[in-house]
Amino acid sequence: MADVAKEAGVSHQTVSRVLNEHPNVRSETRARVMEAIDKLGYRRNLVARALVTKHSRTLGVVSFDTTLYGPASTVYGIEQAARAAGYFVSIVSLKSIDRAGVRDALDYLADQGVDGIVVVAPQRSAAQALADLPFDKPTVAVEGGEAGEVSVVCVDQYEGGRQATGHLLDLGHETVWHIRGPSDWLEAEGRVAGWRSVLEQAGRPAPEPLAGDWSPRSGYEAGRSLASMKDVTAVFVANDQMALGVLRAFTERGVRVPEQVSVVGFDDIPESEFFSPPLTTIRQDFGAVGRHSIEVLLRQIEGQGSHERERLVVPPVVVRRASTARR
Amino acid sequence: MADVAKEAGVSHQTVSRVLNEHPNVRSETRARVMEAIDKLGYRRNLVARALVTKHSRTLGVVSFDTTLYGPASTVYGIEQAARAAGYFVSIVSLKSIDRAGVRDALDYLADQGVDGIVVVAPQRSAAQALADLPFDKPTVAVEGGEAGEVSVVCVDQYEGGRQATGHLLDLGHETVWHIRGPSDWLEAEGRVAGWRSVLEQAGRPAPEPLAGDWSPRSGYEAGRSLASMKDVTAVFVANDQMALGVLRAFTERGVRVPEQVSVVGFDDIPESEFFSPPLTTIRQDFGAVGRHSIEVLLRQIEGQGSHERERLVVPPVVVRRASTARR
DNA sequence: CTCACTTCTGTTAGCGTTAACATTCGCAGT
DNA sequence: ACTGCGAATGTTAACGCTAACAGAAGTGAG
Repeated sequence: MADVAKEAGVSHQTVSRVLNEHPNVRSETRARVMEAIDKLGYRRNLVARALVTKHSRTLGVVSFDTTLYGPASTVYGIEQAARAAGYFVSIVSLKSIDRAGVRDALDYLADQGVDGIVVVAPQRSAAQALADLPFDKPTVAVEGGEAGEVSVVCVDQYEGGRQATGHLLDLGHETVWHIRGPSDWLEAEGRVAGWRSVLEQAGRPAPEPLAGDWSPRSGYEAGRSLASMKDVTAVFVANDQMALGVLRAFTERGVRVPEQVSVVGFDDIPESEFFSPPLTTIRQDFGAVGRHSIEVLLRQIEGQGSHERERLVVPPVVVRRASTARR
Repeated sequence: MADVAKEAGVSHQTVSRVLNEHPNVRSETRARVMEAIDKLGYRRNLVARALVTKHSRTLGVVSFDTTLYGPASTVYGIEQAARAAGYFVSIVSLKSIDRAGVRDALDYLADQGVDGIVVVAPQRSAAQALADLPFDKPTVAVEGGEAGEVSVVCVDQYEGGRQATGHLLDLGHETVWHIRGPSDWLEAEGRVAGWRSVLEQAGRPAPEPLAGDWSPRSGYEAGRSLASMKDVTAVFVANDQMALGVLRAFTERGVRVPEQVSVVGFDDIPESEFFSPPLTTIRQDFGAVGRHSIEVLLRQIEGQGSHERERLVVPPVVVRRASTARR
């Protein structure tokens, strides 16, 4: 910076002013400085800048298993939105979901001097940890449930569960079976609740949900159980990967979809359209969730004073394909 | 830090020494300092530290579409390995793959003061851009082809193509059709080359490869073409997603897999095992690729002097399932 | 008891930037 | 020409840390 100042024949502070688009710089001076910057190939040191301004223009993201389509898409949306707003994104992917893990991740990011944090916290324990932790940095939880003081952006899982179940009842099915996600996951809970509420509202019996862990294998195993029962005509599976396992199990047992049993998934992963048969599912707009979470976070960072907690809900939509049919 | 020093009755420099595990500190003094740190809840400011040491302990990652399973898994492996080594990870996901995009991403990360960069550069254009760019920071390319001066970590795509094709010939197929990935992708090229070499070596005719873009839809369309041809008995599809589309197309046309046609995919995504039929495929260990790329990068960062360019190749393995059968 | 030498601790300076205040410049109004 | 005032620029002092050197305390030998 000193070199640039010398080259342009001004003080280093004037260079700083040009860089920060301060209004009180004569345009001729500005031009001379810009020229010197170009000539010397100068780039300002953001670390020094962060030291004095207390703002790093970096956001932290805490996530769990970014290998899955949902989290990966959400994180992608977050990164794109953050960069568009001129922020860097620092990521921490956790393996375990305990309180200590979340605490460590937050501390780690706080140490690095991030300006705010997005926690993709789909498990109850993560949301809980987040709610308990006294944390002074702006924070947004994605799928964070009733996360205490922090703002939340999420997809309306309950509504998704209702749509899936409602779609199947509309097709004339007497009742709908459910293969649920792990009980620690808020998303799994929301879908179960939506499913149950529609059945109750329609006065239909609600069979005991089968347990899954989101993996195709767990869907496969649940599917085998269902295949050996006779009065099953409709199944709402809590995600598309498990639905794939279910389809596989049904195929093996000679159960025809959708002729004998209708199946609805959740997520609308890119593969779903090409399952056999193409899967009717509930689409979640992960990209929108990511973008919204950054919007909420930046609002919190930039409008310092107002700490009002926001809650933004993204609606899911039914995507009708060939795995569901009229009874 | 000054507060801690006062609390412990020492100078700030002694506190710094304790924090940096300098050997020449009396253990009694060290204990007193640690106690003061605990009591005051002091955490050192990494930004100030980075300013003076010139090391941010942050690594940059440039990637393309982290929504896909491969890149997502690789980035996950990178993040885990980096954090285990005490480094932060800053991510930039590019949409476009042109030279300017890569240049911007590298500049962006360089500005932020990262100590090194991993570029997940599966496209020829990205690898090219990387090779051309004069860049002084330690850099590693993942799947970067013959990327000029930079070190490369990759899966042996050529060998994978050979294994897939060899497996099908071993089963007695006269020849093997191929649905390839986009021509800009190095991985696609490697697989094509491996496939072709085995056919040539065996003196078999090599049919013109069908073009795909990695998406299930493109696989579906190529599959429809193949279904209408009569002498197709074996297909090597360049990734599992396209293979899913192929299976779908075959199912629709009444072509039975593996009875009439054998299909081999590539990647071994978690879903493959539950396709109908379960897919024989070539497994890539993305996690290992991520880990290795960090190892290579850290070696370059820490052993400053030696700029020897490394090239680390991870072997793929065949995973036999039900989509291939003896002819 | 002093000297040389090691081990530990303190003092000073500086990393590259921005904030705050000080100064200079130019121009309008009297 | 002189005052006053805002716009443009310069000067100085941080930000929180580590490096380099300086000084104090302890240790063993002559």
